Amino acid sequence: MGDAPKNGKPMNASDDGVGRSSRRRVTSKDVASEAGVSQATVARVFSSPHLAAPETRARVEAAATRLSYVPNAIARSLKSQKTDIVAAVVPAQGEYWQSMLTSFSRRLAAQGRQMLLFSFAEAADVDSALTAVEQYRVDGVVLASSTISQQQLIRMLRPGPPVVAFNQPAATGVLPQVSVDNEAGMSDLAEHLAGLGVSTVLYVGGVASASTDQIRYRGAARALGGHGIACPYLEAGAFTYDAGYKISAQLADMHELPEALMVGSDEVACGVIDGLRTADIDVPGDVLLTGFDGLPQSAWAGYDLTTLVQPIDVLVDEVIELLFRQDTQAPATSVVVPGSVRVGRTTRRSDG
Amino acid sequence: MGDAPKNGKPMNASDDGVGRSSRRRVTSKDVASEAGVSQATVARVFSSPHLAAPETRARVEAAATRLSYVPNAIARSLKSQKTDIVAAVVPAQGEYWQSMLTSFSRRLAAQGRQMLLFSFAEAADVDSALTAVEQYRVDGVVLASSTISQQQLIRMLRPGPPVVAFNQPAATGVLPQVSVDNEAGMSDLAEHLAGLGVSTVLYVGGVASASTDQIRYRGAARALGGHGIACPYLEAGAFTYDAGYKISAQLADMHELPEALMVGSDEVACGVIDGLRTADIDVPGDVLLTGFDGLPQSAWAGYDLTTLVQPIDVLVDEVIELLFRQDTQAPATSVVVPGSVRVGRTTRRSDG
DNA sequence: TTGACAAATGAATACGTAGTCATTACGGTG
DNA sequence: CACCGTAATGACTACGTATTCATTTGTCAA
Repeated sequence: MGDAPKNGKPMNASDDGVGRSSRRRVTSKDVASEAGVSQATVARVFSSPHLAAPETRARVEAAATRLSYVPNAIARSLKSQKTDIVAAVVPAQGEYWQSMLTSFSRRLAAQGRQMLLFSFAEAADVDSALTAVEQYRVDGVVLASSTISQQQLIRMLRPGPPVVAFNQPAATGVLPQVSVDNEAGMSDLAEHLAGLGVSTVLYVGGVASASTDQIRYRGAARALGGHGIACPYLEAGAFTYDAGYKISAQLADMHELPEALMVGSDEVACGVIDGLRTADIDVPGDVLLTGFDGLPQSAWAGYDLTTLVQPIDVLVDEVIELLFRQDTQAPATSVVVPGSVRVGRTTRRSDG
Repeated sequence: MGDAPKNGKPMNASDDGVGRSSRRRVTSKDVASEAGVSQATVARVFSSPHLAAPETRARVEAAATRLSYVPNAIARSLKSQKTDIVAAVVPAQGEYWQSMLTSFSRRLAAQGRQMLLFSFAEAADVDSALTAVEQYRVDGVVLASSTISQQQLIRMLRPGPPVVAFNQPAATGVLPQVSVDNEAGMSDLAEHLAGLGVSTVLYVGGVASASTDQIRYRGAARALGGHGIACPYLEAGAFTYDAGYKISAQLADMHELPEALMVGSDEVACGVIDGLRTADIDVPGDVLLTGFDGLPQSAWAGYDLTTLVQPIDVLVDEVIELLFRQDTQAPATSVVVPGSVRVGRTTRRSDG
């Protein structure tokens, strides 16, 4: 696509104008009369150029450029019953969702699709978001959150655009769903700890009712159990830095600290580390620690977590694949993608 | 797009009305015949209920519920020439933009508007985003980035939806623009340092060509100059943690460290702190430090920056106000909102 | 020369809604 | 009773595009 010519004709009042002053948007009909063809031909040039004669196409394109014609995607959507828009319903807070959002948005743009964003802070917002989603006749919907209710999931089953849940194992069997292998990931981290000779571990979860939290804990408990290591569960109350920071007070008050902490998410883990350090407990000096997610911050030198890195781009690709695959056969496929352990400073015995 | 979907399915008259298994979406016409009124009346019930008789309204609403009718926003947009959609063009990376995005999305949702998201990593992506923006006939556009070129700004001046630039002082005079008071903010931080008796300062900028960077530096230089303090400039190269981390090596190599560092953004500041600490230089023990933006991470206990907190919600409100104000008089208004200094540990003389 | 056939194009229509206009019914006023 | 204003509603059309269908033109084989 070439650049527009430098404002060749300022169409001012003396324009042959069909009456009204200039404000009206240029339509394909305008281009048609400018090029001396019919509206249908203009539409063809823009939607299926191979059906137009090369010479005609050139004339139409020239006329379009001259008038600064921009096709109206709304009208096209109405006619073609496709909007090329995908809706994303995403929690307002949380580093993890942000990076997922960015990746998703870029991938869609590469396909010529747009992304309608709905971020919500409370469950009530989800309902209003879903209402809007239905109205806009989007081509697909991505539901990302660990706290969307089963009822809200079911609502999406009504005839409408394809829906895929993101990292929401609770949706398995109800909606198509894509997530990292939470259980295996946490299990891998546990094996890593066991390999270091750790014999006492405490698991710090985010929200006990969240399905991801439950599955991750299960992964830790099973793997550690295989080594004869117990793994009590402690709930921070939220998947946030502050929750981790606060819960660390309870850890600092324990008569005996475990050798290692397995934390359910990187953001919580950062809070735990800072909280412990405030209480003069060093990580990894006094206690080892693992996270989960692979956030950018987890790699910051101040933390340098041992964590499970989620391959966000891969997850996003799977979501898109699921949304737009032709075969609509299996209605509730579940795709699980493996993550990878990144070993950081928080599980290296202090070397000083 | 050469596929030929099996169209022309003769709609059998026997399936009219309550035919449940039909895949076709329910339209206002369907509701009309179900309720025994005209399509116009159905439209009225949904768009201006006060024009319908209460009894009629009830009957229509009942019919709509029975058929699971959902108004088609695409068709409405085509007719009413309003989409209730606002486009946001935002950099893919950077904590700051993410929080702005979240705030913006929620505020729009509260107004019954939706948000079309375009995140970009490179300038080329901006162009394609703007192309899509034009096609979708959105009601407004927000341009957020410190690195959008002047040419791209000018492109938005063509007749179309209102456009507002976010935190992009370079756009002043070209586009309506909203930003925090960068100069006064950095000046306030400088005064804070001067009040602590600091006499040598180094400014660490992100990208020297970014207008925000230039203005912030000017604020620091002027305020410090008023106290007879020089303020050399050092460029990190990007507004990222990594850039800050890397540039800190140069700082560590200086024969004589300044008493204080003024860093152009919180994210860079976190990198600088971690880098210095790696080199065994303590903040604030060996050098004081200030940031800018007020990111969540800047308040984390591991950093606890003295920084300028941007009132994001206020900025977002101003943007929306500017987008949808009736009076289209002043075409290139510039709104500047003051920030507030938050004093953290990084400018407290070590007390231990 | 003629028929067959493909390529190129225009006229007409449908997508689903909101608004304009005309029509009806009704209650109050002279 | 005649008159008028208001409320409520239906018929109709426009929004801008993509697509079907019919028509025209040009090409090639018989």
